[in-house]
Amino acid sequence: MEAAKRKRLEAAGWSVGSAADFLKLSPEEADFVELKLRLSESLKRRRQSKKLSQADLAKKIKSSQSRVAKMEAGDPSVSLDLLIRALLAIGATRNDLARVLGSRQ
Amino acid sequence: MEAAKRKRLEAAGWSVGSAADFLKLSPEEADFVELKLRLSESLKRRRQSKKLSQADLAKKIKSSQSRVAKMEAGDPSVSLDLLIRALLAIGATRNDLARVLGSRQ
DNA sequence: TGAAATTATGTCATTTCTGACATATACTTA
DNA sequence: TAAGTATATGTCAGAAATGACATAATTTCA
Repeated sequence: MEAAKRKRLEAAGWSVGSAADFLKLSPEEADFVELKLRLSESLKRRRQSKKLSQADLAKKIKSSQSRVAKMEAGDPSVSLDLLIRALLAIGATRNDLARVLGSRQ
Repeated sequence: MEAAKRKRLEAAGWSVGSAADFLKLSPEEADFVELKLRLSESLKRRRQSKKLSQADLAKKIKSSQSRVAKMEAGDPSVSLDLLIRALLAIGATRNDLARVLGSRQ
């Protein structure tokens, strides 16, 4: 309930700084959280741009709507494995993933 | 026992083609396996270039020598999460990871 | 408005991953 | 050669992630 909590606070107008500031994360932990956040945001954008509902995507990757919701929310119960499998399933390439992880915008 | 098996066969001189050919993987599955393979190879290179033993790295990431060996062997029991955490722990940046995933080369 | 569709949240049994351990196999190098 | 160091492989109990479900909250749109 770490990154997700932050997101909820932000949504509620709290406007927290970085995840690393908010929680007290080591640089590596912060990078890891940042990574997951980027992937989850990318997943949401890609799904929406394809006009798929969470349920549609869930079916495609043999998961459930609730888990897709958690993926997109950056829920800590979701692994990188699942996020990346989902991204690949909706057409992202390895290069797309590289772009998401890298720091240029 | 997928990618690891292939690696063992290759090491034994079987010289198999791509993982996708060998097993019958969907493109997404093949990408996923490729991803893990790249990360595990990168981990091994980085560890060696730092002159760390597997036991040293294990200690640093609070794991065990046997698990590090499995990470580097591309063992299917190892998650992307663990691979990436390990890479971040020995100093890889998000950009480094992006380079590993991307297709240049 | 309100009903339908979509998304969010909580829970839980099952599956999968994990560190740890034992032990085998490979390297070094004396 | 042997002894020491490093790496590989197999196993397992405990931990973490998973899909599925119920249901709440939100959005969409006629």
